[in-house]
Amino acid sequence: MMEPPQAASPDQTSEVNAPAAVSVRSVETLTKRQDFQRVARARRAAKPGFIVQMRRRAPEEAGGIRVGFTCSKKVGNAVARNRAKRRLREIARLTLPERGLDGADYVLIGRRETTATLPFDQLLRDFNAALDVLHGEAR
RNA sequence: GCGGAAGGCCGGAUGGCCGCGGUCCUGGCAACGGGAUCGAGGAAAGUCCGGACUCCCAGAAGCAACGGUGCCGGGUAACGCCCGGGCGGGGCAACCCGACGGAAAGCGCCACAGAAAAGAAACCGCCUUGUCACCCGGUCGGGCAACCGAAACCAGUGGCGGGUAAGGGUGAAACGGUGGGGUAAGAGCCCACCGCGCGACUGGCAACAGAAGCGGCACGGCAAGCCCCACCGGGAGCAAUGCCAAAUAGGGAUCGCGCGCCGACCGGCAACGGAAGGCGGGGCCGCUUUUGCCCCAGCAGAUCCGGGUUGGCAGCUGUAGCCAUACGGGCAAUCGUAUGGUCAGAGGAAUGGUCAUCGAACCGGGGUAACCCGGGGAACAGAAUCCGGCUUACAGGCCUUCCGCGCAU
RNA sequence: GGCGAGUUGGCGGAGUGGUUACGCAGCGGAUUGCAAAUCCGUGUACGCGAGUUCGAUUCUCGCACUCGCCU
Repeated sequence: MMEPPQAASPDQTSEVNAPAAVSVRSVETLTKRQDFQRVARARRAAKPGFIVQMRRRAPEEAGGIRVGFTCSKKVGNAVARNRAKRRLREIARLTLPERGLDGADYVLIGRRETTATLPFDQLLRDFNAALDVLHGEAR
């Protein structure tokens, strides 16, 4: 309930600071178990090739876009897991610097079979669609 | 040509664009850039062995315990690995496979079935050299005969005693096999051949092989049951370990632990006090010996609990190296020498994405065939301290050598 | 990454070189007016593959899976 009213002003301030922020625009990687668990409690959007979770950090936390990747043993052996994570990293690299929200954590979860085999175009389209949904809910 | 055996190698290729990790150089006050170069495997896997390395347990020797290995010789830093040899087994062969010391040191086990499961014994059976009884026969005695009687002999039946292990359903396994002689019946009791055991001597470093001769046969299986013999082995693991910073605490509990004896000398009138040192005692590896250290009254130490941290640096990749080439020793594993090269080092973890061309398997169609057209799109699998092995997974392809069969010459 | 332990019916859980206990659950029956409880009966198992042995759930080796510990 506190989000909507205050969400407008931080957005504006971030656009005021835009020159600096946009030039940074780098995406940090999540590593801590704690971060993953916080994001896991937030919104999610499931697609055939992956699941996306997103969480907006509290204002007192640091800014910037952060993203994490995870593939459990269900995805397959080490080769399959690494391949799935690489493709997830690639779609995040191509998409998030432009579309990611400042101050948000994203987590992409690989899925068995599909993450490694679906056409790359479809993964990109699905990721954009998932971001539409998540951002829409967030505002 | 078909079918096999052994060894080795490869295991998608090239290019464009956009990215990732390390190192080096470089621009910039900084933020942030630019360039060069390197960047997964034969198994990187399982973690099954062996080491390097680090820390812990006082050092050494012996013994015990525990664990491992197990034909012999060699290779190696080492190995449970590799090479060569021996023996046994499989295959026509090339060749392959084998936890392959000891069961006449000991203990234990061998269910069910079976007479019996390990000192051999004797349930059925077979036999009757002993003895007793019976007797329809022969025989003997009597009688003309029917028949009566007898038990010395022959044959038979039964009991007792004895002999025997040829045969016996069983079982995974049954105490040499076959033939002949022999005997009351039988038996290595005797003989021939085969098997088995011991074995002078010969060859070999050895495992082992050959073998004169001897033994009448004694010795079942299981040691991946205990065990014996020989050899080897401390424990833990890079999340080991060391350093720095920050933060919190600056505490609690327990243990060593037995309040030894003598004592030159010093102080004191004395009681007594102090005291170097000596003896003794206690503690520190499971035990013993030996060496060493510590303690015997003061403070420090050790262990555990409680509390705090989840940051950084080192270890971290360059060597028992590895790779390539050449030469030499060796049957070989492998060793030596020379020259050249050096080959991922991350730290939640880098090799990717995409496009184009080419492309193996496989599928469909055509063709006698070589092959052509279309589709299709690459096995198992990803370094985490590092090496040497083993084991397991793996689409498909290539090379070398060899064996058998068929055809031709 | 390293180290260790374990796989026995649907579940829990003993055990041993010779046809695998026991409890709960399930099914059938008895009892009851109906149930519960109780009693009787009953089915179902040694993770997979090799080896040793006459014979393996047990002993040995390999593989698979599950669980735990260490920063």
